[in-house]
Amino acid sequence: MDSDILASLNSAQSDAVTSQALVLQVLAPPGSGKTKTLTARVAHLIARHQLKPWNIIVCTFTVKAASEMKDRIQGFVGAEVAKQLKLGTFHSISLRYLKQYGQHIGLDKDFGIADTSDSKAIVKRIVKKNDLTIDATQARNRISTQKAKGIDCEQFMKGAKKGDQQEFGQVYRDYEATLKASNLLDYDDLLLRCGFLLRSHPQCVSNVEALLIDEFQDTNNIQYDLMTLFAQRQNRITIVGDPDQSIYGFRSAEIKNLTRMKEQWPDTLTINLEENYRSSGAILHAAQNIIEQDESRPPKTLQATHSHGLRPILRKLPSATGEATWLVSEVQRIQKMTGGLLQPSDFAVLLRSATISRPIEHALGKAGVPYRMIGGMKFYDRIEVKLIVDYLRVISHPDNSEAVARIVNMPARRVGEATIKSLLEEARSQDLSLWRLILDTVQGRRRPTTKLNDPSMKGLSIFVDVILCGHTKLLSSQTEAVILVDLVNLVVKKLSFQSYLTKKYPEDHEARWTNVEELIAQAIDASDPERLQAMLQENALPTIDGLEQRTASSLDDMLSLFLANIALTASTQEKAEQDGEKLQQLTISTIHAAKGLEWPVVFIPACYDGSIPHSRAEDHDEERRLLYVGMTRAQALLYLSCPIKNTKREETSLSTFLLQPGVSGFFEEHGPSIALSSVTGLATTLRRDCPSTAVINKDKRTLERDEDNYWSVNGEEPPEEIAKWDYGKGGGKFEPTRPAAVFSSAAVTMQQGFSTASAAVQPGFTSVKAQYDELMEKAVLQKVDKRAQQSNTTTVEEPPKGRKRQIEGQGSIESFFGKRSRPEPAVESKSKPTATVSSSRPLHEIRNPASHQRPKVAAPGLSSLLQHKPRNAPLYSKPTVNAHANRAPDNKYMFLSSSPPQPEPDENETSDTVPTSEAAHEDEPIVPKARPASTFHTTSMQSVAPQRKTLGVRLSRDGWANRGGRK
DNA sequence: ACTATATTAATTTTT
DNA sequence: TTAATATAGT
Repeated sequence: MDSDILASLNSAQSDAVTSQALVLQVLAPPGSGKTKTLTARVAHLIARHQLKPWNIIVCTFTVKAASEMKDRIQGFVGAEVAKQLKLGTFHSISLRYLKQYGQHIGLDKDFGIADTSDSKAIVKRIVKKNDLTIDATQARNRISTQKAKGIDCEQFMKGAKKGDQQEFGQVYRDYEATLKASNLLDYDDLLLRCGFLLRSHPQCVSNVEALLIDEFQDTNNIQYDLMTLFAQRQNRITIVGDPDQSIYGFRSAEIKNLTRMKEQWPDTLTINLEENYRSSGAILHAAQNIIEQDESRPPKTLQATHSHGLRPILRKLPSATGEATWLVSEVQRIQKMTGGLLQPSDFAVLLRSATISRPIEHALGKAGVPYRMIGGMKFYDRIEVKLIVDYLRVISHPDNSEAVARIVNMPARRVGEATIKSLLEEARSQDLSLWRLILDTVQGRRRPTTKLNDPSMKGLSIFVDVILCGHTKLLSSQTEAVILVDLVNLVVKKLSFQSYLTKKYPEDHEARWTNVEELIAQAIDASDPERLQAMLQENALPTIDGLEQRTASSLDDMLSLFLANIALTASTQEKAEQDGEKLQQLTISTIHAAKGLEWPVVFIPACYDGSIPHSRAEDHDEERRLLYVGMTRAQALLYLSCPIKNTKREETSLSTFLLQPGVSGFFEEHGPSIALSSVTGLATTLRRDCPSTAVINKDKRTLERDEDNYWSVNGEEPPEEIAKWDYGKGGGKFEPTRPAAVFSSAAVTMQQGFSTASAAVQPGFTSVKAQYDELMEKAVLQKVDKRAQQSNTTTVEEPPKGRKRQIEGQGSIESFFGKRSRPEPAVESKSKPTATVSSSRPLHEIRNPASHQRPKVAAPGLSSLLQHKPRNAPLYSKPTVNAHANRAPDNKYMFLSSSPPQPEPDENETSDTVPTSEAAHEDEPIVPKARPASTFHTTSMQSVAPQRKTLGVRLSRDGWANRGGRK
């Protein structure tokens, strides 16, 4: 067994795996098999050193990484053994210790977890109450920073200077008191209290034989302390990490912890892995060049094991929507050109921030490309879900005043903001929980000082009724299997939740209702006895002689567990990855959430200043590392792109990291021509079989363009757009100008966060192209003519003022139309980049003018015409109009039901969706039909796929959203 | 005086 | 897509 493990490793890796060193650091650049090494070492410790899996702790930073790690370890040691490991995020492992041993440090058995919104609400209220000038979110972050340093509020107050610091200290102290009153721990508390527990009761971890930590560069000081505490018995520690991939500075990660570790244990052995097995040479070199801009960074070697491959692309596009459309067209082009070598699941779009995913989701939806979204809005953060969960939280822990305050007037019960605030303050001053105060008031045991009018009073009693009913149910129920679902159903029924949604969200209530159904489905899953057993077993810690352990078997413990899992976004199932593969979905993810993962083709859009580096980021080195992490996710093809106008239609400036001298030499300006040799190259890099020429050629024929030449390389609007506009003006009426020739107008897309089952719609481009070509040509000629008539001087006008970056208009018409057959990048000769600065280089190169078939026009370049057109000229105003047309119904959801608002008969898009069979009626118990696990997404993803009955649908902008019968 | 509703602005990354 | 603010209504 052990030899099996070692067989697949290189010498450095196997040195690391088998090292006898007690404390071991493995420093490993991206793609060097870091996780593999760590998992192999776990397997080795079990197989060779006979460590018991339950005595091994494995820590990761993200939920995603934890489940990834688990999968990998399973591959080595099997599911049974893997299950026994104590594996999870720092937070979830800490939680386990606190749940089971918390009483030893005086922790109430039933503490809840304050999530971000709780914390924010608390701080906001404190700030408001005391009329402070501090920004609430800033204060919250500051509290978190202090906690991560291990400074509690009293300590802080001691050292605080007058003024701002004193004020903040007050908030900090108040915040802590509020948490305590509501019996809540925030994320930082989980780590802090666990540290406190293990310091005072080292017995808790006396069984621990080995500790392994992934992504160690992301540890903060508290986590470092936890490391030493977890391992205190035997000090057998293995960490893997890479300073270049430190991207959690905002969470107080300390890269210094690497050296601190060496100082604490001078015998620490450090092993460097240097060979990259993931990316092509070209990608690696480009990434390397970026990261080396950081001069404070110690130089490192990173050896490519793959051939040079295709150079990464740095592409300019007119706008975010244009960028999205282009991106999708490249996904489709690459897929076709490689004859099925690549599936949608081989593509990833990595974003600096999840908020900019919208145009991309829109474009993908329009083209019928299935996708899933990781990061960003989580399922449990959706208001309709969160509301129910909050009710559960209150039923479970009525003293959680935060949750009570949030739901007491939800749905609206005429208990307004002012009343809640006043009640909260009164509760606080009486040292009561909000719930206690409200309950006593409603039941006539207490006359609150807060004035309450009749409707408010009535509202309060309705609220009390709901909670009491839930609570009774919780206490009286005997069979644990049904209780969770029953509770959810009870809440939903008591609130008339469905009609509430209908009233409050007339536009998309059905989609929201589906989310509620999904929550119910999750409750069912969580109440499944087998699943519950597995979960308890996984969460259990080994019993230790002479140490009292709390058992987690009672009913409301189950509810607590369910809620805690929600708070930590810990998944109840780990099927997501496989499902993603099976369902063939493209991945959209934040770069942060993509860490540790890889894809054959990676797109990083929005590479402009303000996005990467982010405008709010203080540490630009970290932002650079972020870009580096993103780039190094790619195996075979990497696209960076930048809209030259941001969403507000202001000019953007290419990311500073990409403007550095020499950088441009590593990139192409547009997507690669895919010759047959490239396909074989890709196949080798990906270690896949190369598809046959016949297949490739067949696929190719269904493609409208086999080159990335629709969009100009300097980011201007493509000629079609201009042509269309021109014609639109002539006709007096504006015609929507999406490049219909390129993409079919599939109205069936998916709601954000939902995976779709919609089959890809075959685009019908057949004859449209020819028409377009003609149209474009005419338009351009017309333009040029007009221009020439106007004056001869205009072409040398100064460019418009206020531009951050001037874009040279040297392009000629050929470069738009001509098929520029590009030579394969000569691998060796390119390896030495030219030292040109991209911005100073002619942006429009005509690579092969002779090949184009169209009449040459000896006239000023089209791009210069564009450039110098006055602001109020139609040429400029057109995109604005377009953007408006785009906006309105974009984020509306609609549902296909058995009696849907009927689309035009000629709309064929509905055929792909599953119609809703029936709408659930309110008084019936809501029990979604069972569905196979494979259609079901876990909660670790943001996406949850309720495919069994209904499909959430986000309509494309000019679909039948407007005809759907809303107001 | 308080609550509900419409408009407007702003929007990092994760546990 | 929320959060804060202004306004109308109870």
